[in-house]
Amino acid sequence: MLKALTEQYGYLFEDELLQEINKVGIYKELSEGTKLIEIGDYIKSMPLLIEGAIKILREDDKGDELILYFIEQGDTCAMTLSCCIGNSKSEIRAITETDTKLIMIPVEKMESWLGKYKTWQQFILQSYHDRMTELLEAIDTIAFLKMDERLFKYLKDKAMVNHSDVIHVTHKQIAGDLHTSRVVISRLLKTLEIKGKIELYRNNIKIIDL
DNA sequence: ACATTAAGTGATT
DNA sequence: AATCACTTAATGT
Repeated sequence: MLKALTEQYGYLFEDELLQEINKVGIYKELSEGTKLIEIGDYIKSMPLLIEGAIKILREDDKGDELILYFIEQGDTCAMTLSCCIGNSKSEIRAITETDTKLIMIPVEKMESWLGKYKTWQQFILQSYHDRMTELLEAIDTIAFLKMDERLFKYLKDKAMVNHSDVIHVTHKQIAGDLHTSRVVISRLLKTLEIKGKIELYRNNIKIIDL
């Protein structure tokens, strides 16, 4: 674990901090589709991503989901931070998008490190900032972009976090993530295909033009 | 061969 | 952009 840790965070944190993380952190490997955080959960540890990606979802009162953003390697979950500090329930759901390797840090530690390590503090503030920016982007996307643009952005994001041009999802799943109906997705995908931006297969979509 | 699930399409609101 | 109704195609048993 120390090796993976150094590779991913070595340039950010001093050795002493890396040692501490190595000592108290719990290394985990999660397979795709694992629920990390559920809405209403109290969070007692925060994840440091080593490899893979996590998608962050919001849910409405009817149980319909909506994607907020993805978290990739080198990131942490800002929502976790605000939950920990306020000792409140999670407002979001986190599900692994791909097979993921991460380290869980107990909340107490992460709080005490804030004062102890400058680099840690910077890291936390930076990821808070990054997440805030992404949230604003997400809001723009939902509020101002049309469905076809949202879909295209979704495909790009998805391709990015998977490091692959081929995404395997059904139209139905996309519809769920984007909070629309399957028929709409099918139609929009069709037009994207005609424009030569993607290729459609069953359970697979290939991105041609990013 | 049959049932199930994914995807495509026209029409309507 | 959403919903309905229906068709077609791919996959599993």
